[in-house]
Amino acid sequence: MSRRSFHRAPEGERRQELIEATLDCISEFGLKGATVRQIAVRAGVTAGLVRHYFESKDQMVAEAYRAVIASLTEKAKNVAGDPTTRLKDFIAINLTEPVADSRSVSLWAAFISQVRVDPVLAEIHREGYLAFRNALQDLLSDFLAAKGRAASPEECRRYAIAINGLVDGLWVEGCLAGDLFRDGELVSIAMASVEALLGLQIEE
Amino acid sequence: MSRRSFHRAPEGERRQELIEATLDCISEFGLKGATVRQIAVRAGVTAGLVRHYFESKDQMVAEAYRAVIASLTEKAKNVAGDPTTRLKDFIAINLTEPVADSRSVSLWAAFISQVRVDPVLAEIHREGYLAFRNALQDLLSDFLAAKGRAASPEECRRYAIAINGLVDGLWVEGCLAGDLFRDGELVSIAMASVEALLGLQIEE
DNA sequence: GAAGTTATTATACACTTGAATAATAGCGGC
DNA sequence: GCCGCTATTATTCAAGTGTATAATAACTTC
Repeated sequence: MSRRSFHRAPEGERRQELIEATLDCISEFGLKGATVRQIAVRAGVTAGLVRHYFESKDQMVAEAYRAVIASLTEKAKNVAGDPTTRLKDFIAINLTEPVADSRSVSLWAAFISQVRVDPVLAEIHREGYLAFRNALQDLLSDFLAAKGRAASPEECRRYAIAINGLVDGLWVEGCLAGDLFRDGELVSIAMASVEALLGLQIEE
Repeated sequence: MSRRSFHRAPEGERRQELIEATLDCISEFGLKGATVRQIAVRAGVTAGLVRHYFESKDQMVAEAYRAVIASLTEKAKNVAGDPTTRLKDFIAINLTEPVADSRSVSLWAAFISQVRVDPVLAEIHREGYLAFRNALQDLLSDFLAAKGRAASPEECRRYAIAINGLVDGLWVEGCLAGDLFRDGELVSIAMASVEALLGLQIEE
């Protein structure tokens, strides 16, 4: 009986593959379907390898969550250009693929549902949420200033909470039932809504 | 060795208890922590009984999801009074306890994360979502008419999507990190936002 | 090309899972 | 008070779980 042949993955690469495989499994089979064995199959390795890279399955899952948060916030934080463009892009990016797709929301929900159970995930979540909202708050602050309507931090905070809620809510709706909306409809609704909320035009 | 004593529950009651126990377990331990045995302990019965009331654990979980959706939409749909009061209450109810609490959002997220996996849950979700949004759309339609600003169904639809997103998003934020907000802050932000979105006053 | 290192596989283990089965305790009708 | 029905318990089962351990194949270094 001969062993399976294999190749040694370059530094750090296998770790990344395992995390990616974990996310694939969670989104396809749910948290409880993401077993060590299933994840290993997806990553093209055997189950034992997981424990060579991670102290436990739980730790691997926690790192996978970090990766999700990072991918959700990264694109949104990397907007560039003048304040108006940045705000516009922020909204559009969050409501179109690849940020807005059913895989993302499945992952997000799977982890959210564990926030109450697992303090480690709760901490990761909290950090991610605040980072996201603060990024939005800065964006709004710049935008309002550029439009000549300087707003107090308190005002910006309230706007950020509202717009964050709006964008998150539409994101979930779109991800879960994209077929209920026409192409670009969510973005268009979001733009119009933000304009109404701020009382300022975003699009010219 | 003697058997445990027990009492036969009245018609239908045990079923309800099992569903409630299922939800308790899901919110406390997550979907994968909600095992048949754990649920039975919570309900104060033995594990075997589950299969006497439900064809499978999956079926029980699906019925539990129906119960969640029902409890989330029921309160929101039962608003009464003039259109303005109803809209105001709809917003307030969804952003204060008992609708807005961490247990609710944990349950919601646990099921949402399975929507992609389980077609049965997907169908239940879709029905619930549409019912909720349609209720809101009717509310808005009445409200706009009462304010003398009759709107086309298309307009109402866009408003309903936006406000539904806003309320859902704030609901999630509030449930997950209620301590980040002052008392009543979310409701106040939501009211102000809806007023801005519609360009009409809700509160006098 | 031989030796040493370690990433990877293979196998085993103790435990949990959902489900099936058989025994029995509570309860209504007579 | 006994009988029959069935809700409930107790026990068992096969499959699946995360983890531990030992063997080994691939790569590095010299």
